Amino acid sequence: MWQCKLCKKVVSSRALLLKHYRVTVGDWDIRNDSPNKASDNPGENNALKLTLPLGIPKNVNELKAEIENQCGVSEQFRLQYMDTDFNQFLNLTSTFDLKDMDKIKVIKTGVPETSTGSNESSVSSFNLGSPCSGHNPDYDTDILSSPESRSSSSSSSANSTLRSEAWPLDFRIPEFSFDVELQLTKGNQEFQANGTLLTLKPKLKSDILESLSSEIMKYKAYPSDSNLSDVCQALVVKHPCLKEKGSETGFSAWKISLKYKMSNYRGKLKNLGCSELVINSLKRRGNSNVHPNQVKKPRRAEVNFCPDYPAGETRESQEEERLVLLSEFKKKNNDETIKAKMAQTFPHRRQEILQDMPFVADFKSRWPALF
DNA sequence: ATCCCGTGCTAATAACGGCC
DNA sequence: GGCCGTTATTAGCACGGGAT
Repeated sequence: MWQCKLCKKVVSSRALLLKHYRVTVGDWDIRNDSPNKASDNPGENNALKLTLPLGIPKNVNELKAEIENQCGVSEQFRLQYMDTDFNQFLNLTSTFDLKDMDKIKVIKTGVPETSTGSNESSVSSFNLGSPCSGHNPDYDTDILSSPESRSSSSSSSANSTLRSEAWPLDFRIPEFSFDVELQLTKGNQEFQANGTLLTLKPKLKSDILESLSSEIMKYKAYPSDSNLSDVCQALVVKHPCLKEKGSETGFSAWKISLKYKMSNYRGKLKNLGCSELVINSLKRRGNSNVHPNQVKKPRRAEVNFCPDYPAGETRESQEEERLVLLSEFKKKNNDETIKAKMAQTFPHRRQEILQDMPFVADFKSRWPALF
């Protein structure tokens, strides 16, 4: 028997010894702190060692929670990590970028927890993708903040297209409905007992595909081939009775079915008015020369590519907000209001960029606060 | 620079099963 | 039997990358 020196867990073999990760958390950035909070701030060059007994968290939120717990950070903050390619701190959008002994920079944003502001405005500058989209640090926070930390408006059902997570390292198979779980439990027991694979009834398969597609949609509308492999592999690992005979991977047919399902699911959501998908509709484009393969998809690591307008908001109402924002922008010492307005109009900006494809000069004149 | 092939997308539609 | 929803298939299109 072996005992872990850090967490004291006892495991049966040396190979099972838990791997612990240590990350240096330091270089507190006080840029966005108000002067009266400076005393709370450890200041620059203050570094702590962060031990992660369960390994690198799956997402940035879990990592932030660890930092809050272990380092006692009470305010909102975003994270940067030391990138070895560029040898400088870059914004941390996924814990996939982290490895053991890495160095993380905590940048306090000083934005209240209830504000939608920084989240969405930061995404807007991240998503613009034009050479003129200067990275404005004042609006920059973690784009992967948890849904719970969003305001009531952004967590409403109508705003459910706002994504909060990057594609996970280990895809979590969702809990299926009771009857599906019942059949799978029985199937798995049967498989454990005598290796019998489950005979899939169409309804069962349909239910499974429906749940999986819904879960995938939380991360991506257009999962890649490897994404689909991740999902199917996770499925047959969790429910071995669903493996396929004669398939090298054990999930080839699942992958094809899931691909069809995602295509049909996109069509379904498009009919329901999901902006991210409507934008790729041929019908929407009318007689334009744009073809279906020219699909607007999020680039790598982008989230909230094309959010719907929040409940109760329309293009017109957000356009009015933009005009208010323009006048607020002319006032001095008005950062907080501008931040809030920028956050509120984030869906409008994204829709404008994606649907209208404005010239950069026009866009800059319409949204000067972004630059 | 051009050609060819694989890939991935939408839209339309066939095939199938469940329900009334 | 007809309707409806879901899954699977096909057509058509252009892009990207490798070969020439």
